[in-house]
Amino acid sequence: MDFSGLSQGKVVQMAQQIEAPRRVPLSRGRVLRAAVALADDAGIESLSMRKLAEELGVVPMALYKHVTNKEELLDGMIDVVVGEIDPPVRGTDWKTAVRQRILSARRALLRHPWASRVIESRTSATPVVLDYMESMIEMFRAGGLSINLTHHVMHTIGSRLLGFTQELFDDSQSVDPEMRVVMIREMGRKYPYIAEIASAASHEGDSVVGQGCDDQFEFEFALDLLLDGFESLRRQEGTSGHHQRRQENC
Amino acid sequence: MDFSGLSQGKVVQMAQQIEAPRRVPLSRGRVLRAAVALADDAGIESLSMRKLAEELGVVPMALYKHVTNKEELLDGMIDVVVGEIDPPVRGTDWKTAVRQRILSARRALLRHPWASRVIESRTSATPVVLDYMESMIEMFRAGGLSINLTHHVMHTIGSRLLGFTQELFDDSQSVDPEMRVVMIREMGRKYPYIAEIASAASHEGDSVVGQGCDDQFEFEFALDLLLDGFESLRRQEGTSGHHQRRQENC
DNA sequence: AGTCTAGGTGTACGGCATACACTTGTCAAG
DNA sequence: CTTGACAAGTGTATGCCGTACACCTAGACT
Repeated sequence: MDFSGLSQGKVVQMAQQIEAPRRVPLSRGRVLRAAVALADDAGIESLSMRKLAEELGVVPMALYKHVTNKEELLDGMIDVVVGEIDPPVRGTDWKTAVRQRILSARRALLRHPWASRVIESRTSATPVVLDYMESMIEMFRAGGLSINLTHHVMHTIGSRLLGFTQELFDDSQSVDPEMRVVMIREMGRKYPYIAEIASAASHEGDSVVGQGCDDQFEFEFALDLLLDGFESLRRQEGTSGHHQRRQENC
Repeated sequence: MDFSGLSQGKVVQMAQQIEAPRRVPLSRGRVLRAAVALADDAGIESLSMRKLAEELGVVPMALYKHVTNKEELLDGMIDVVVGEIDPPVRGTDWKTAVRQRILSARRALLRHPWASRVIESRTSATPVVLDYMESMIEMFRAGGLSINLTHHVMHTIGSRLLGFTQELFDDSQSVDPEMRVVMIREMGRKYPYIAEIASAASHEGDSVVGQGCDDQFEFEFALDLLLDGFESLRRQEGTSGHHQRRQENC
């Protein structure tokens, strides 16, 4: 063979690629996927930058060229998990579509048992999470639910079935209303449905002070929905046979 | 004054009590209360054994004479929070009683925002938490709900409204059924209602392998309850005025 | 050929939980 | 009054952790 046209460096690189291709370069994606795998295997509490680096055959500080710190690593890991949730199915009624999507989300969270806890510990949502919420809202709106009802519904399923933060708009805690309107309009470009709800919530705020929405009301909304459901099941229990598998769509 | 009857040590001690009474002895309760206060003020992520010790004017290792490790400290902190939940109100229908109790629990969790996350990270329940669940189950049973329905209901409110672990009986994961029955009977002495549900769940397990209960079923139970509720609210929306404050008991 | 830059390295620091060996304060029994 | 045992608090040390900072190195572009 004739290597005369290649620099010394190129030769070394080719040899490495053939006999020891271990210098696959790191990338944010590779780091995140490795982190998810490590958390799946060893548990989230034993995921450390050091262990992760070792897993990747690299020195700990190398990771910081791809994620700014561990918090951001966790955010990215959530994005990976949320990315595994199937897109909405088309061509059915909203209820079936929502049901299937939430079951898909559940499957993703079951595959990564650490995920729900990590999601809850995050303080602000990433674009990936916002995309997911946006498309979820879209399903309800397309199903004919009003803005207000959709808002309550998102709180109900959000904090209960997925653990998604209800504090979405609370970062505007000490921001004056004008600033708030601007932020919402800005957001509306990428997330029109979210913005729609946010802006509806910031009007109508008569009793509420400066807050985006009334958490207490949202909580009681979900609570009463459940209690009413329990009550009607209790009434059914007396009449039908007591093996009350539900008669649902599936 | 005549100190002749007192030893030198006693005199010193009295002087300390008068002019510098800072040697109030530690106790498990004092440690736990200080930990709760510190977590409330500084956030759970900045609660460390070192900071806690400093807060109490003591060296870190002193804490280990009162809690065996940090995990147990967190368990104890949960107990403090759960201990703040009001006992059930008597003399109303079950729905009102449950509603008030859950709202009381919510108030406790709002006072200690770190608590829900910590509760979810616990793997097994303390006696205090079991007591709380026991009394909760009692309310439903007294209200006329069947064992099965109560079971589903506890899962629904447990994992959604309080974050209480649904894995209660999963520590019996790799335990043979006989052992399981013994454990349940043992438990039944202190927690008859919990045991009742646990034993009902471990019979009827035809499709389920060795598991105490079918998590997937519990999840879908809650999901469908909510979706049905959403659907009926959507239908109402068309008819009544769109400011749908609910007509609830309160 | 020279410079720029992205990616990887090495060292170091302060904070963490906690093991282990120790002192000290308290009190009951001899 | 002494003793000695036991509970409570101390001091020191180990091995983890996240990450700041200075450095190197190889390829890309001028």
